[in-house]
Amino acid sequence: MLETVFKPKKLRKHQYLLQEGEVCNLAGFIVKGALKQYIVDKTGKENILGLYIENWWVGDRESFMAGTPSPYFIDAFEDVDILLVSREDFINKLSQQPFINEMIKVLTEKQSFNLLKRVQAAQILSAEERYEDFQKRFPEFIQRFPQHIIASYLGMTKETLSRIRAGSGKK
Amino acid sequence: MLETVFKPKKLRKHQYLLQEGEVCNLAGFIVKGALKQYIVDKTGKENILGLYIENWWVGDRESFMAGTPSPYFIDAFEDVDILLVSREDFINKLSQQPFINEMIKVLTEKQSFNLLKRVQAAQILSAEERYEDFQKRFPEFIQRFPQHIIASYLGMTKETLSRIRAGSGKK
DNA sequence: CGATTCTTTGAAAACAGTCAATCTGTGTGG
DNA sequence: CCACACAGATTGACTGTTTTCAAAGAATCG
Repeated sequence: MLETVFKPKKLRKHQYLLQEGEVCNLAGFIVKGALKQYIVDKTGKENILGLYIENWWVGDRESFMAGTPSPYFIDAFEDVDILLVSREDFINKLSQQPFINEMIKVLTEKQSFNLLKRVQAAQILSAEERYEDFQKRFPEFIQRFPQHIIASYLGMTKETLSRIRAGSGKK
Repeated sequence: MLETVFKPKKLRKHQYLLQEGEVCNLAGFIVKGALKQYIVDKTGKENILGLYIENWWVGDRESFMAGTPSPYFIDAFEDVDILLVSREDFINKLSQQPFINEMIKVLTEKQSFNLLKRVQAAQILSAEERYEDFQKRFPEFIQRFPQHIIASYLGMTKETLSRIRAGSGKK
């Protein structure tokens, strides 16, 4: 039954899973690879809101659930193997499976806790402290994503992050 | 059955629902009143992470679910009528009720969307824009909470918010 | 290679924070 | 009813972190 719900798909680097203005009709479980979620502001700058790797769900949950147009872009940052699920199958089939439902709940909560920690970090930590905290909590992301992407995710410019890294070596 | 699960309680202004270091063993549905959630940083300053009013759940969900000590304080900002649920009842009874479970899911998602919007706001909006956005999305909060609380929630100082309000009148 | 993409560095400017003083309103107790 | 305390809001001068703009230096990929 699960094999009829999950449609395997490959995305090549730079391919979009979702574009601004579209409704997110498909959500996915990442088997391999990495994606980034971002919003483009009036000046055309990408602002990274989410970074996703193996064993995470990806998609705009609000758009997926409500069927409303999404303000976000989501694209493959590396080649990606992903298992896609349609809204109908998600609601009618997956949510019915106790085991899967529980797993979704746990992952959703985890994501929610991370969001609260980001709000907190944005509020009480300096740029340098945010980077140190990120390093501790997500060391694998440091290897995997270039600095300017991480800088944007942390709410600072790439120049600031570069200077932080240059400084933290000395002293 | 629900009446055995929900324990009505009154909190007076300034009374704590949760203090830093405690495990959040009770979550609550707010019938009347308002609460604030905050973290105290090394300098002793309160940083507001959440504001809650009628028809919201309140509690540290991570601590409540995992049984780990919470870093947050939650206290009554006005006198509060609240329906409290223990972790055991929440898991064993409430989560079993399809209707309640669905409602919890919807509220949890709503909260999660709001968190993402806050991360986004912190990243791409100026202090002034954040306040304008907040005004639009939560007009009732403006009436209800004093400025310095809202300023902290928005990640700025009370002085900055005061100056924003002074400036937005002219022009 | 040649061309993106990513990172670093410098100097100037802007935004928001800090510190400190004053002003306002509200309620409480004498 | 007044006086006082207390919480909240405002204002000014100064400081500092972070951004912006610009240029140039690495690194990576086809």
